[in-house]
Amino acid sequence: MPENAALSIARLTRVLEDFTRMHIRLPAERRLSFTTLSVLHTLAGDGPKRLTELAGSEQVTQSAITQMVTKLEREGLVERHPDPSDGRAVLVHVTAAGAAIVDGRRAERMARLSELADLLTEAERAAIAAALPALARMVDLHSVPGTAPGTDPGADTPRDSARR
Amino acid sequence: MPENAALSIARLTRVLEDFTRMHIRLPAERRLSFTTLSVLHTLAGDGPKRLTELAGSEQVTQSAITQMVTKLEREGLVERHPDPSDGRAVLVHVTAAGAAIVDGRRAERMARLSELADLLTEAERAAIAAALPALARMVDLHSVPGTAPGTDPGADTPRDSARR
DNA sequence: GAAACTGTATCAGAAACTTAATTAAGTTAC
DNA sequence: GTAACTTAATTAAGTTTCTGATACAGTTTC
Repeated sequence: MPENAALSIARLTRVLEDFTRMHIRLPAERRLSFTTLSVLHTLAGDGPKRLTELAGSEQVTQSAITQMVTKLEREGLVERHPDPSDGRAVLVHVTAAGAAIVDGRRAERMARLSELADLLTEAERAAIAAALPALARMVDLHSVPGTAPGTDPGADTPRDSARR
Repeated sequence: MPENAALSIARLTRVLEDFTRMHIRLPAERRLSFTTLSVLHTLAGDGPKRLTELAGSEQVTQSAITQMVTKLEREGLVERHPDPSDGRAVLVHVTAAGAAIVDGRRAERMARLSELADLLTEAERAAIAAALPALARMVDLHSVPGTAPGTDPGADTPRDSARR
């Protein structure tokens, strides 16, 4: 294969659309809504966050996060702690039980993806392995636009109250 | 890089988790729910489908699909046509307006992914390009498990009434 | 052609979200 | 230092989208 093969954005977009829709349905356990699981994932991965931060990254209203965190707290999956640096704010921490849910779903995905990877050829597995660092970097560039030079600073604004 | 590098499933899973959560929030237009958009995407990509087929692939109840299709029909995004081969069934077709929504969101994703891809090195873009066929094949293997030999036949059952 | 099965629709209620209004803590201006 | 403003979180009320149960028409089986 040519080393500087042009990357077709159209093809990338299509493949990722399909892959995303498959990936998101992989775990069987679905007692929690998509947004709720995403919050747990964020907290487990990035550590404690304020409600406003969560509202921004999940693209729902602050009110929705408050209600969700209240529910998660009742279920013992997160805890509210005061923010020592700001008396108005609250820091949401994931509990061990909450982290266990994230890990459990990850294990399910790993099991299914492992089955699928077994069906690929060795060359295909190698190609995916070689692409992972670049895919991870795209995620980084998206979430921290200031890191890279020449990035559009306005593209990431947590947008105004999406109604659905 | 070694041509037969082992593919780390753990790393693949992590990268895809992060990528999925980024990708799903890319388009700005969010007048429609996630499930609704997924249905439009399926219809635009695979052609007309029965309500039960949609319920299976989207992992919501048939009741939810009926209500969603009724709403989409009122908005002119899909149409119901009788299934000539079965008097009980209904075939849901996407309209031009519905397809335009799918295309519009795809265009948004392409624009943003294109920006991100521009920030990568040529080698990174080449690595992603080289992995796309393999990623697409994983999606195929997932949705049509009978195609490949040795696949667990029970793994894909549209599961029992996911409650959230 | 009666019984069992399948595909869709309808209805009540639950869950998850929105907007708007409220409380409380921090910041700025004078 | 107090008044006016901003920011963080909550609460209340209403909307949308889902589940679960049921009904009913069309199909298959015998």
